[in-house]
Amino acid sequence: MSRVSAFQRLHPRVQQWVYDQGWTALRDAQEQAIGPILDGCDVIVSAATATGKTEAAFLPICTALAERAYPTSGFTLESPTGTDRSSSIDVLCISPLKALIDDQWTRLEQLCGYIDVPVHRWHGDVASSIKQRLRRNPSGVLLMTPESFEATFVNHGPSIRQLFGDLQRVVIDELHSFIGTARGAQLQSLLHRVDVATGRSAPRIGLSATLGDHDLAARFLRPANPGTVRVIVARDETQLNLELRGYTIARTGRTDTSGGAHHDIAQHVYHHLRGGDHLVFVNSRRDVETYSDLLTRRSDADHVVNEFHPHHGSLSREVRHAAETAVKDPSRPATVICTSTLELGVDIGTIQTVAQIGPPASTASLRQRFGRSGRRGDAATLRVYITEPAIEAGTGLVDRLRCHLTQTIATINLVAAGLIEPPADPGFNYSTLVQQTLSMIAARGGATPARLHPTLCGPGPFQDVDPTRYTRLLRCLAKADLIYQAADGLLLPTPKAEKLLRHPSFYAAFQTPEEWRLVTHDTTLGTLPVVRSLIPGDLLLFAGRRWRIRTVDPTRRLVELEPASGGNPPTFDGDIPEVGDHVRQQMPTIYNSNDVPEWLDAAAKILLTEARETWQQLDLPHRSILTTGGHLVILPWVSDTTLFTTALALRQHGLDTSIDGPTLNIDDTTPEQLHHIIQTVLANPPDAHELAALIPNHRVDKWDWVLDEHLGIDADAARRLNLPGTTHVLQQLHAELEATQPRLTGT
DNA sequence: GACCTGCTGCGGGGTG
Repeated sequence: MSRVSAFQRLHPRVQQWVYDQGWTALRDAQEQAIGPILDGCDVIVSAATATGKTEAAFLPICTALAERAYPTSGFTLESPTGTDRSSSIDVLCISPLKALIDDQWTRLEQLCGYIDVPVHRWHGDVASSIKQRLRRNPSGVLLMTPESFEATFVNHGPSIRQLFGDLQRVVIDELHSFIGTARGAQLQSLLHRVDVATGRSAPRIGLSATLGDHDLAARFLRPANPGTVRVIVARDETQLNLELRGYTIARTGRTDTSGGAHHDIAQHVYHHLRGGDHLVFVNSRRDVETYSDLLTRRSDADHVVNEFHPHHGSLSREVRHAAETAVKDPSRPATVICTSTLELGVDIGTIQTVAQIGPPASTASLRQRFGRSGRRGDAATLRVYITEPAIEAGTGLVDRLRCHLTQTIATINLVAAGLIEPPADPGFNYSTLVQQTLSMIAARGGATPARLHPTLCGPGPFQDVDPTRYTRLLRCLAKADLIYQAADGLLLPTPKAEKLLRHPSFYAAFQTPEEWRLVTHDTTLGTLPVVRSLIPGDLLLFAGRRWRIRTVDPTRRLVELEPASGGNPPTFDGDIPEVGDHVRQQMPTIYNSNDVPEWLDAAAKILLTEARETWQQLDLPHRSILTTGGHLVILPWVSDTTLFTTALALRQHGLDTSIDGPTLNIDDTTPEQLHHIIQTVLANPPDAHELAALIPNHRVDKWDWVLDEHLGIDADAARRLNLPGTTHVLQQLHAELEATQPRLTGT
């Protein structure tokens, strides 16, 4: 479609809005999206941050809505009187964050004002009176979180049909944040339940900046018919100024004196970021506190205003808001030290540069992070700080190979080539199926198994759950005293389930650990998960300041703090971040190459040279199995999931296998023994259930406690293993052992 | 050493 005709398909009132913005042309993605969205297709718009994705969806959507109220042609399928409105929500827009909803509400109210369509926001901070009014008189565009969507089903099941009876479009914002997660499975299930309730399915539009796999995204958006989804990919024209700085950590014995490198990095951040507006991403809340403290002390020592503000998920809304306000305020410079809390597109004004301390978690995360700077056509600026230990006699292989540095270069190379790694196939998620079963029973005031299974396990997140497995799951729910069957066959919630359903925490598909509140002078600074290690008198760094613990009140889960002069960063619980296949596969390429990226500083160049020397010394260009003493080290360059699965497959045959960074370590084994066992495994490939049975704890997600051992293994076989990847690794190792076994030597 | 996200409804009474 040509430039002119795409714009001309917009309704005159929508065109007027475009003129009034002073836009001289539509952006690439906006132009491309108009036709398919107007034609009622399912559409995915993949375009970089700040390229007007929201408008790409809503210019055509508003056109479709305006045509009903103010037809420009004499012929319309809708109400001929023009002013009549359906008593239904017209457009449902699901967004992962309350802050994103608030941002979009402001923008969309303005646009939708031109066509007299109301825009409503609905999340936990919106007054219940407003929600009640909307439920009675539904209309226009509704911006909602998945959790509020869920609450509507649980508490107002019968009204779903009317609320969404004449739904025209569904928009999913930040689509990538839902793919492969429990929350995403919940959202898919709820959308399918709307379709079942209304007997029709509105076209769906997904918006994202960082989609790695368009087929996966299309399957998420329209599971029943992914082939029909139109994918619009805007050119990513972001220019990136890049620097990677290397730091060496001195070790004295087994004591890690990384404080030295921390100080050096903080010093560099202080000198280069003071006076501007910047974001510094770190990989843990603990690091946020450590660096905030170092930078505050540095500012105090120089008697200057502290421009550095902490931001992470355990800080109170007030503390976080103060940091966001500071960096948004154009009249004073501010830098925010944050975790992934500021990774998504919440409006925080213009950011000059982005720093990343430590290896980025993934290609998608890195792309999202540096996209926070360089908006409106300016080049983005990214500075990455990487530490590696000094090499001494006892330094291990992973450190000698400078794996943090190499992994970081690999991640940067992939993003620079426009390659974003898709999330691993999530399999199905029984935990969310338990939640959806309880939700549907609550919404309908009881349901039969014959009704539940086709509704919940149709095309979508639970399509692999056959009637046999689902019956087993229902038995588990009954055994856990959550449901019972009435004489007429209807499944009903027990009093125990009623209690869980009434608690607001039911609406989220994910689990949150129990947390204790940290207060000072009646001000809540934030929360800490299970503070068993905190006792009165202890010193603590929190919210960027230093405290002494005054009292700990276990019954109220309250920790009272008073200012102090020293402090230690707190320990948070956390999941292990997973490194993906693409990043790992890229690493040998970097070791084998002689190219030295110009964006490495002198210290990082030395680290890379050291890594390549080790690589060559160990003959790693030609082999991936090393013998050290009686142990074997294997370097397969695959994802953590595949490493985990391979370790299980070898353990199943009695090999003492552990994972260290990107390597597998096998104790007390010779290459001949390994060769023999790999032959055995390849001749009798393990089945996923056998391997999953070796995992000691199957309880990962929120409702896993309901499942019996059988379903727990079933769930882990689907979500935690990569069997094809493991078979490939074992075949490669087998080939290498066949060819090179005679020259396997010690290192 | 190791992220993040979310969250009732309803009716009755009083006030401007």
